[in-house]
Amino acid sequence: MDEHPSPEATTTDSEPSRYRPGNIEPRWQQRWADEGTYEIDNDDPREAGFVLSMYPYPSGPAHIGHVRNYTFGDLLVRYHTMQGKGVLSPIGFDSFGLPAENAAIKSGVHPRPFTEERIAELSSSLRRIGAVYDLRRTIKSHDPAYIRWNQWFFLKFYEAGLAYRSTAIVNWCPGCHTVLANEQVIEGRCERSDDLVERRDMAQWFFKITDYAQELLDNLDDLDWPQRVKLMQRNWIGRSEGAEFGLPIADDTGNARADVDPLPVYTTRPDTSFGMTFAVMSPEHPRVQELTTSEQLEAVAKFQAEVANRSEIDRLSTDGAIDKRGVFTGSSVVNPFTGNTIPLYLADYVLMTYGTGAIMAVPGQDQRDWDFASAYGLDIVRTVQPPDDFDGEAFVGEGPAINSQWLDGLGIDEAKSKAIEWIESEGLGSRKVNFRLRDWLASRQRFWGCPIPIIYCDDCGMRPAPESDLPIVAPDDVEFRPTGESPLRYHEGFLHTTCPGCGGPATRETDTLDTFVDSSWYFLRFADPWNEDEPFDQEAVKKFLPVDQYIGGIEHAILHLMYARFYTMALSDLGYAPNDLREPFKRLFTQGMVRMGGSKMSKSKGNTESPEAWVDAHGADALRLAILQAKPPAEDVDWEDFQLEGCERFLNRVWRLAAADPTLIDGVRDGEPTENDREIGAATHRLIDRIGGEYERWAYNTAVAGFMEFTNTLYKYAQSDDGPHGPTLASAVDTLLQLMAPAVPHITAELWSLRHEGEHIHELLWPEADPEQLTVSSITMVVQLNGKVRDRIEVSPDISDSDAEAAALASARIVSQLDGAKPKKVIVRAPKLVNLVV
RNA sequence: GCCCGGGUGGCGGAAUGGCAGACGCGGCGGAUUCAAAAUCCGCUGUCCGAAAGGACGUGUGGGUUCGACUCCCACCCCGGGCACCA
Repeated sequence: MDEHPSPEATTTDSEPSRYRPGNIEPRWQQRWADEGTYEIDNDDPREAGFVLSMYPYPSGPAHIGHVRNYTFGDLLVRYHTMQGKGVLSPIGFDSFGLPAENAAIKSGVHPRPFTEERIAELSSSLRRIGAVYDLRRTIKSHDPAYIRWNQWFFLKFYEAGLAYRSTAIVNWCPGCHTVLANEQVIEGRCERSDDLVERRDMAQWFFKITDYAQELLDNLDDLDWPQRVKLMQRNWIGRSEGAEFGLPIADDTGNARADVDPLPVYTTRPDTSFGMTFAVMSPEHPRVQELTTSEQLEAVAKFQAEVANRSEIDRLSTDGAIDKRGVFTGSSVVNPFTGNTIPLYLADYVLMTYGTGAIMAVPGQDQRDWDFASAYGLDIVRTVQPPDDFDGEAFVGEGPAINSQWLDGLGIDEAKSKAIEWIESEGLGSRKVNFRLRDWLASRQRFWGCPIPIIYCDDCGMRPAPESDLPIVAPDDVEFRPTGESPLRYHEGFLHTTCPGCGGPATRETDTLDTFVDSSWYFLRFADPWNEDEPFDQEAVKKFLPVDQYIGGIEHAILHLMYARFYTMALSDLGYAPNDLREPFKRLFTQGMVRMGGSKMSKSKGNTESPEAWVDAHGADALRLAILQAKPPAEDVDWEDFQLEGCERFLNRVWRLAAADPTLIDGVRDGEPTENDREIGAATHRLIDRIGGEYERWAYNTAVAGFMEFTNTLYKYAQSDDGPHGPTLASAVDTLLQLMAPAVPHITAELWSLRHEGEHIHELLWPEADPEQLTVSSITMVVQLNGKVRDRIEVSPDISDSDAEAAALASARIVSQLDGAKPKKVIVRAPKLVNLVV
């Protein structure tokens, strides 16, 4: 089963001074597994840590993107372990999902064995790159033990009103009779059948993430996350403050009708209400029929049908002609501020999912409204005075209110408050906070997912499945239709059940949960994956959570990370997670993607690169090092840019140095260290100081440069005329190996065991830099003339400003360039720089 | 389109308002070798110059500053996300 050579076969190497990763790596991987080096028990006495890389979708052998992700994670696990912590390092598999289902439809093979095979392949890849996990804790989201608690949480959310059923627009393929993922819609057509995709309203399950909008927003401030991710989440939540108020419907004479409810609109700019010259409803608005006049019925129906087939991205785009993107309803409403009658339109860019689904349009202060007004010949009234030099159209900047009666002259903020006070005092509406965030549509019309534990009874209606039924697992004896329809809908054994209320015949929900549900709490289960009585024990969660370092791709910046945060808050409120655990991930690192030829790698593009061939031929350590060296981890990288050969060459250099290759090190010196030896010693301590800092701030590429520079220094030292000082060289090399151990674990473990028999480098503590050794006696001070470097002077690090200035003015090169002139100004930044301005 | 990033030698990158190009790749030269590979040593932004040295140079155009790859404004190009890929 295991193709790796046995340890006995490789320990006796006739040429111990050759670096042979093919022998070394499997042996150490076996040892870490056998000894459980990175297995952490819940009663581990060390300070607990939790380093987690986002669990992968198992797509087969690791691709280079996986390898990059898990290399970063592994480095941190090993680094923090060397700092004396008991670091929880689990792995799992996000094993439900569309690709396995698509493969099943194509091949007829059930997704379960297909997925299990992919998991085995990926697991093997991860082991072979030297990534270490506590494999006893492995979680697979399609595992019935996980499904059970996933469904149990769904029921708890349902009981608490956090899960509910409503309708939503989905992509419907009329040919396949199935719902399509956005990804399956190619230019408006089904990728399977090429039918024109319809957008259809269907019953769906939702999670009430909007209940947590404010906390999701507020907590961001205190998270140690990349600023850009926090910014994207803030914008996604999209909190806005404004007012919601009703526009009375006008009768034929232009007066407000008392017998019909006003049309509520939401605005963030109530201060501009005097400039409202028309109003717009979303084409899906429930009152469209009611508010369309008979003459306009046909045009409105036509428009609604057109919009129904447009994606939201299209609808929100400000590209293209606007004159075809709206239609007049024939009705009018009253602007309550001016008393004027204004026309009521429909427009595609107004969405039913935001605000009230209807807006007041103020072309003077909103460019899209301006464009619309221009296209349809509607009035434009400015209500904010633009500056004199303003030559644009709609003005969104700051300025005094104009054309606004009792608001005239006020600034935006003041005018807003006063307008809202008036709206409230007139009983038209009130101040309102709105969020762009929508509830989470969590049901999928698919087979390969976690079934939603709900039962429908003709008599009792919708009923939660009894807890004793859990887990409800998708059946194995199913037939996949080429159309992509979920087989659950036709599987009699799955579909038919008895009603938990009346005991009569009933049917099961055939929708499954979004795979983001699976990934919204797996990190909690890692703390206590063996628990059969509850999803996890609170004490176990308290020991390890929140995750100290979460690592994953930037593509998850919004959805997964938002859903996982919501789940943690909800579970905390429901009492299943500790009540003070509000945020799951204390620190987040989002790595860039690995691209091939400049574009995102994906199976559909066929441009994935398998790193296995490289590992086979040259070893995992060189690959890991190349990944670390290539780029800052946060940035995207092209596979073509990895410098695998250079890294392999470097590891060979380290090997020759540490294995004391006699062609490199021709004997060492004993006795007292010389000045030069002491400088090597100091450089060693500077390296400790440097690498620790670089690991902490994810500067792995410069850490690798540090290893290389230091190795170059030691090569010169080893080949110097008077030869290296034995103890100094030994200490320098040992330190280098320790610092490199988290990055390239196999070669460093092997070399360390060669140099220190019986010792395991990964069980050593991280070296500490001696502060005394970090002080320097002189530093290079730059002397500039008008900001251009003209000289460099060696000075004491604690030189005073005046001495620095004097030294600069005394420089021969400065004296000749100044040619007797006096500097007008002298900028001194002792001891680094003096700038003379003439 | 909207939200978020990024643009530095032949290439990947370094430099968190203070020496632009660390380190690596590639290239060139030397040592070693019968020869080659491997290895070791050195040089390598562009232009002018024999050299010393000088000028130019971080996507484009402006600005702030004694000083800008770094901060601000506008634009161009590339990448991620946009709620059913994960």
